[in-house]
Amino acid sequence: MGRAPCCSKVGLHRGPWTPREDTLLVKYIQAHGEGHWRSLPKKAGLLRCGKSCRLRWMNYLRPDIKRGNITPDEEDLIIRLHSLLGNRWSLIAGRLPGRTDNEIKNYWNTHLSKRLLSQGTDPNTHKKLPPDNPVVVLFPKKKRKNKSTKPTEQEKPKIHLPKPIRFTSSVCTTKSSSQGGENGQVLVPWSEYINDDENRTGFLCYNDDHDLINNSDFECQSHHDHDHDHVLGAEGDSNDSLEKIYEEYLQLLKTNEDEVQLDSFAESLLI
DNA sequence: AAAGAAGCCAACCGCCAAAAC
DNA sequence: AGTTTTGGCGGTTGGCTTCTT
Repeated sequence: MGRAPCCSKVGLHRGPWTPREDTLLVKYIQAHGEGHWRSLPKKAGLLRCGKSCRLRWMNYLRPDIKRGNITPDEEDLIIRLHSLLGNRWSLIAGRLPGRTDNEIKNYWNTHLSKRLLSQGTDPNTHKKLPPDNPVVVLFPKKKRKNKSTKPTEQEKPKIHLPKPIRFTSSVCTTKSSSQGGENGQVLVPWSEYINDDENRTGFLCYNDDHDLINNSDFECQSHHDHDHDHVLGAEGDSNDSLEKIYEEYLQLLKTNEDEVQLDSFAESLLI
């Protein structure tokens, strides 16, 4: 007997999340906290699988998520951590405050692995590829959608996509404007999603198509979460944390050729 | 300007380990 | 102690966007 599905898939909404669904999920989690994902959708009034709710929250709606381009420092750290940890994205993400495992995995697959290859480094082993016998990694041609199997508009109605966009420093840099950001962005105070007694500040930033742009300005100041300030804090903390790990690693590289030390460093990251 | 290819990334899937019963 | 449930993870898919021809 196989394992029962996490939820009945019948009649459940799939695909991109709508702003309304986001709001329902955020409000529910604010009121009741994370967890109990199986029962959450029903209680929150969502026609979604619990897993889907968890994923949406973890990868997108959590107030501590940092949106924006991966910095060169972060790139470097990802590469170094990957050489130590392999494809353990959640562990790597745990060392990059505000970044999600999904984001790092995507970034690795779309940017970093290809860059390493172009530099003559095997992205799996992080060893130099022999110049006379390079490993030819063929990125399989992406399967294009078979247009004949594409669902019709009737089968799959177009859903508004609350897709975040990468932003530059010129975009949405302020949280002092409660009326709106530049270029028609709308900043929705976090307090509209949650109760005031949560003591959080910041905004969900939607553009004029209601696309969520950035929620990195949230400052989670919930009194329950002081222990997690290093994770939930402002960007300065993130950079400190990044530098700390990076310096620690560099120290080991400089002062110790002994691989055991490096191994134990890697193991310390697993804790 | 249009069509096709390639890139990007949110969301889904299936598996596994730990927790709960 | 064995079974079921749940949460979490990594791999993969596929829809949308951007680039190239």
